[in-house]
Amino acid sequence: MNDSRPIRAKSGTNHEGTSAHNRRVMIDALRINGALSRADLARATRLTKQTVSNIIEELERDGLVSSQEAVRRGRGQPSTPYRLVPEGAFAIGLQIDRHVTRAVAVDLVGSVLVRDEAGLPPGGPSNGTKVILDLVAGVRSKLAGIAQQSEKRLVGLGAAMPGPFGVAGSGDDPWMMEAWQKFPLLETLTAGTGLDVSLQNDAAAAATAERMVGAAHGIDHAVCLFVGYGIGAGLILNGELYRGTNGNAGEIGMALLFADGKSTPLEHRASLASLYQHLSVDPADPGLYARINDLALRGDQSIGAWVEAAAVDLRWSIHLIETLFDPQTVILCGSAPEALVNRLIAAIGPLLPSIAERRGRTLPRLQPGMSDPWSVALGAAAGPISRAFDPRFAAILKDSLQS
Amino acid sequence: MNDSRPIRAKSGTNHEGTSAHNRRVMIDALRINGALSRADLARATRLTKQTVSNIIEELERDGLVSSQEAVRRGRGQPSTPYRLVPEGAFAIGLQIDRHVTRAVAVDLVGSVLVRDEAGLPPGGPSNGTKVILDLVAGVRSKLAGIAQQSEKRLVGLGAAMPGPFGVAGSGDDPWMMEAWQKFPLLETLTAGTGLDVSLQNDAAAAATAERMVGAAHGIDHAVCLFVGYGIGAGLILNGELYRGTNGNAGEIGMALLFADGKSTPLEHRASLASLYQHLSVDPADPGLYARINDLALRGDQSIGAWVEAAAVDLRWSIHLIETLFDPQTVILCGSAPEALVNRLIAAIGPLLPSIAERRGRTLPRLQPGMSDPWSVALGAAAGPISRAFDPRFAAILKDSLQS
DNA sequence: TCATTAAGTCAAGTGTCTTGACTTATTACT
DNA sequence: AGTAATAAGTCAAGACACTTGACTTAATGA
Repeated sequence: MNDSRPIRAKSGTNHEGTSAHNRRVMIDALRINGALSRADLARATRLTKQTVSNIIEELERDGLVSSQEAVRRGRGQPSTPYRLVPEGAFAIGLQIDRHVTRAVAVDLVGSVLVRDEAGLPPGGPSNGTKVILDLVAGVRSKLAGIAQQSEKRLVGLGAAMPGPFGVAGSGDDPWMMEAWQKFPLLETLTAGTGLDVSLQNDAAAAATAERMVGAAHGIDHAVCLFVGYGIGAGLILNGELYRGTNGNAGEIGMALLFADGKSTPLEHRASLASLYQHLSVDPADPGLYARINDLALRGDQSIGAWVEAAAVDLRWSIHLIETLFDPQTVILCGSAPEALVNRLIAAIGPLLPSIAERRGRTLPRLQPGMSDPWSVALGAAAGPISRAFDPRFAAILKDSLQS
Repeated sequence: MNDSRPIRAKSGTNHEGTSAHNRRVMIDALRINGALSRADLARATRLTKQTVSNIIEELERDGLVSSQEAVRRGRGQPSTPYRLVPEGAFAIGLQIDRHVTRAVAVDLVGSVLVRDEAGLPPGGPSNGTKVILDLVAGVRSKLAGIAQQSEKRLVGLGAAMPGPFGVAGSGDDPWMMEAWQKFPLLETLTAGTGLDVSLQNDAAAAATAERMVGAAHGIDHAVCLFVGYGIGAGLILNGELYRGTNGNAGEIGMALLFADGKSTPLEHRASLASLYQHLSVDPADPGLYARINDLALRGDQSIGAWVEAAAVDLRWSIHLIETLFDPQTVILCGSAPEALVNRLIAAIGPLLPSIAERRGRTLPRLQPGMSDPWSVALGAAAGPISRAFDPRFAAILKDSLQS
């Protein structure tokens, strides 16, 4: 009897799962609402005062929350608000881009404490690995210099790089970072740092950043359209980043557009890469960012044509995102100079009609997000923080409770 | 001090939540794997043998599972497999379509026990409500006739109708069921049946059906492209149906395509509605389904042109779905005649290149799903069953534990 | 001044999972 | 055959985290 095909089942849970969830819910409530008293927390989470007291006490002992001065709010005993302690946890974020790698250290509330970058030599991982590990080590030791306990409170290293992952590339496509894609990055970083390492694409990282400290803060359904060297969408669905089967969900830049009888991926038309090509400049030029920002600020003609063309495609992308994901809002972010993003946003409006047009909207259909060269690294760092502290289904299940 | 903005927080959980989750996990494991012993369940769910024993005992008392004959599997005491009891729960599904309404009664494992349909008179809800309530009542009493205890074990009424929901329609768009959209359907059905009523769009219902008894069974990331009068995508993400902010996620039929200088929604080009228009036939004709099937079987020329054109758009839709959702598989289903769906699938291939093309795939990129006029009603009925018995995050939280 | 209101604590109680020893039933080896 | 090994499943006590209800504390308002 060959009855040995593996049994598939979801994992069960127990007291630990309950407790882990409730701790995360507390932290999440404090993150969203700023500072809350135990009584407030009990009402908001539907737990009893006693339970909240116990958990808060424990979190305070762990250095994750601390009390503020008591506040008098009418009759009754004054309440003691609690807030997150920024120094309660740290994470390191690493962005691996085409010509540069950036690392940041952030704290529990998402403030960037240390940042550093290094040029990535050509040759892919064989030349770049050491640069990256040195960069991370540098940021890590600088963090240790300004925050005692940081090593003990480091929850992980989040890495971000352009996707898609694990796809058999066409080899001759210069838009893909072929060599890095094939490289066992997770294993190398784990071995090189001893940290808990995770990996996401840059659009997902941008979305993670927006959710922790940006326009998606406290929003459970948002899509971040990320315009960088390529284009991607970071998906916040049901309050969690959605990764898809292989971490490639949201790779809208790979969507083929048909025009003039030929098909072109979106990101060949509307990304920074296409702008660089349009301007015939070298993407590896370190002064490029400032120059583009300057051109955009001056309303330069050479950029104007690209902006107009890109806006058409981005307008359609937003329409498509609204149609397929039905989010509360779409956030336009990127690793593009801010002046350029502003021009893009201006050129994109008005949006196409879609199911997002409904009475009673509270959020705008399109909002600007971060367009800071460091936002991807920040989002990469936000990944481990989120994994460690945000409420999520997986955190309840027994197989996730070893940490 | 105006500190009274509402506090936002996720709900905590307690023992009840743990227990509810573990019960659901057991049922899910039995649904996916067929029949499992207590020891198997303990290993698969990572719970202890004792816990599994207690839960199984309770589920057996509740009539949801039952033991089968012991099986000898090598050394050791023989194991006693348990399976789901079909008669353990029932649900009623209701499809409201343009010219017809269908209702089915299903059991815990998704078998259709009763089915009935009725024509929907023009005039929208004012004329249709009574027809619908009578249809549901009829199915319900027929179910009571063949399954004792059915009333006690009825977990809800699931309704499905074309989306999108709550969108300010353009009034003159005959493709939207304006009147029904504005009608307080949930309230009317709840009042008229006394059941727990839920509502989803027809593509979501089709996906729910595929997940319970179809091609998405046991798959956690799948998208069902539903070709009916309109076109929609039902999204199974992380093992749950994703609804979006307003239940409109996946409304791909509303995606605008640009060609020949004008924009057209996808579903004006590739849905059954477009076929009916292409053939100049009356969609309300009751014999239409059979006639189309016949034409498709005969390889009729008039259908061939539409199939070729529609296949182009559907091929692109599948590409887009793969790109944005990164699912394990895409399932093509519909309320179209099977012969037509088969011709469509044949015409769609080969698929466009996408991130779904990767080594080590186990599932095909595109699979045929149900193309049965009753599949939407079945999916509608599967909704309440899934809500009541499938493991999901929301079922753990305190505010969902009143039932 | 004192009733009222609300925050927060105390201590016992409850529900659900866990632990470890034990029983039962079968196969495999001597 | 007889016995050791193996695996399923049970028993009873234990541990853990949330709940309950009474109590304490500290403010407001009449």
